[in-house]
Amino acid sequence: MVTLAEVAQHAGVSASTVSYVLSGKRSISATTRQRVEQSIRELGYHPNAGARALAGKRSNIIALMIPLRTDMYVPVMMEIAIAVATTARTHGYDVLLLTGEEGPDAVRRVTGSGLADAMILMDVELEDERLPLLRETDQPSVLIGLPADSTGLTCVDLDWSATGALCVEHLAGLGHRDIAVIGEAPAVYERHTGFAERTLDGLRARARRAGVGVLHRPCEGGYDALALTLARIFDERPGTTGFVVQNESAVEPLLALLRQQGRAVPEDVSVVAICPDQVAVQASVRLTSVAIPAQEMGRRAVEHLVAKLDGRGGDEVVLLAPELTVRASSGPAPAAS
Amino acid sequence: MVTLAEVAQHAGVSASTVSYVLSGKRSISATTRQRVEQSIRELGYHPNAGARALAGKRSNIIALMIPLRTDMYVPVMMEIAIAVATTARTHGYDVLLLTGEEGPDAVRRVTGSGLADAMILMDVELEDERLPLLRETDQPSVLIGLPADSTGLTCVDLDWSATGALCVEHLAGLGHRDIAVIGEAPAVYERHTGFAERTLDGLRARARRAGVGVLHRPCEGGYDALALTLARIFDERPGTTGFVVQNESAVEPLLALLRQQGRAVPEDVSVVAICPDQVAVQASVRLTSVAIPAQEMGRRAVEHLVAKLDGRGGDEVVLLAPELTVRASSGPAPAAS
DNA sequence: ATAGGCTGTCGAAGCGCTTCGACGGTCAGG
DNA sequence: CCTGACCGTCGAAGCGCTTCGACAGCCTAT
Repeated sequence: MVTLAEVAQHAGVSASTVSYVLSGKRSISATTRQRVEQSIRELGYHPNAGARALAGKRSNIIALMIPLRTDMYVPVMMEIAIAVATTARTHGYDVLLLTGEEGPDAVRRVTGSGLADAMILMDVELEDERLPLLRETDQPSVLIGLPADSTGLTCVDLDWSATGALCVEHLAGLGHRDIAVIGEAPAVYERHTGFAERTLDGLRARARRAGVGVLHRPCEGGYDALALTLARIFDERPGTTGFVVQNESAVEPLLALLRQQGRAVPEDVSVVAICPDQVAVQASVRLTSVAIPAQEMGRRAVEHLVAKLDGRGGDEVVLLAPELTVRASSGPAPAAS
Repeated sequence: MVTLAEVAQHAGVSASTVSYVLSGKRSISATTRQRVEQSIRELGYHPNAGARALAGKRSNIIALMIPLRTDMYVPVMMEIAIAVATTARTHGYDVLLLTGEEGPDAVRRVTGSGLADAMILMDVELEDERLPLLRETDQPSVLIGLPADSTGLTCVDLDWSATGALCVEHLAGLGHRDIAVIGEAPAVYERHTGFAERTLDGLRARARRAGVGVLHRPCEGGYDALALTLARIFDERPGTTGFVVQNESAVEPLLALLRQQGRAVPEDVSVVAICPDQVAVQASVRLTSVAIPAQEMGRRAVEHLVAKLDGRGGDEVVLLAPELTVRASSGPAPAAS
């Protein structure tokens, strides 16, 4: 293990000089700098993270808390996580992965131990139990998601309410009067997960204004669960011609079942999905969808966090505007039969 | 920020005593221990991670390197990652998330800086460029995946070769003579990813012994790509009655297309998938499948790593035996037409 | 009664780095 | 030619922890 002192000796300067070359916090003559840099390269020096954290009071680590719930659409989480890690690196930070296992204690542990300089929380519930802890610590943090009360917090999220509204708007604009919403698994709503409830709110509010009916049904993924749900929906509202799906593992089953029942998409029934573009494009019918900008969310979260760490920027709620892409799964409502 | 010294003062003992209470490396009288523990609780003390790493020469962090390739089936990666993080916590370790972005340099950086005590590498290629670095460092590591040459390395992986063999065996046992393999995206093979090539090897070897024909076709996910691939397969081998699918995003399209072509599963065509059980169960036909034990892999990797960190156990290759579950997608080959 | 061995505790020395104040040296302005 | 300002570099002091050796007190075996 090569140390600063060894580099200093090799370059014939003092340790502090090497440190200043590394940090750039004092001016160093070009010749000295080059000599030091040369030594660093020759010796293959890497500053010791622990020592650096101890002396500098910064670990250059960002904690990322991902719950381990299996009822969420995992690829989106993963995409966010990767974006966070990648973006963090470009700012000189590493990412520590925290699962939900530990719960709120993880927040205490991380802030208390100086393990990380800041945190990013995912899968935020409306009344998240981690929030009080976050507010009372002075460690910067960013939520990916929007809790009920966001005062004193920085949040980055897709504007789910607008997303819901957008879906209804699209369908209503095409003349659909009865819309069914296939939602996430019931557990997601029971937890009061922000995005799920907000989507629903946005959806309902817009539907009321447009005078269209909305029937919401949570649904586990998979064919069997969806078959049941779908049957109930048509039972209760036989005139349903529009679907909004916010559950990736229900998308394909829905299309298959509709097909099987002889309901053509988009001639008889229109479907709008809320999912990553990749899913929308790869489905058996190219889906009209509102994209979930996972990468963007991860990137923005890190950038806000870094800004806070640098003393720039304060609390703020950033809601990304949803974008609906029209593809082959939605069209004019059929003439009333 | 509460320090060790403050706890010591509050408890009326020396700093070293507190340290020994925490580490248990020397015996401490019950009364002193309790007094110290009480103080720790009252003050809400958390040891400073940086100081600990510096003095103790261990960061209690495990680095997890996940590539950011998008052509892989992400949920499996995620499941492994979560399992790694969770298991690591039970052993007192945190997990640092490294993406592929940095490439092999990340290995150097992490080992050089003492940021982590050990690493776990995922998505290992047969001739992985990170391996030489791993071998020359004395930092413990575990691969999730199996490279071409595993000498001096510890690897945990599903026995992909046996997995391939098992699939063929099952189909051959049912009388299928012509088997098509729908594989991962071409890029996966071009990279010489271990699991993909090994599966193929196992599959082909077993097929040769059983005297059945195998046609392998890499395939991007999604309907369009699969439609093309499938057409070519039946074109080339009209007698194909068995499919092995190792590409989650091809599973549903395959079932849909077969249905559409009037080929019944499992009456006319049998399908065996290599995928997580959840995918197999949620598909439109309950799939006969070989499970990918993602959690198990993550858990085992961490446990081996911890053993190495504790000075127990050395290099070893752990191959998990594949298990095939028969469900509704495979059956006897149709009588030759 | 005494030597020897435990047990439980303490003080001090560092781990490798950052950062502050100090200090020669150079250069411009008076 | 001298003063002051500034630039580039150095030494030393810590950051909070672990760990080693020391040692006081006690118990047991002689």
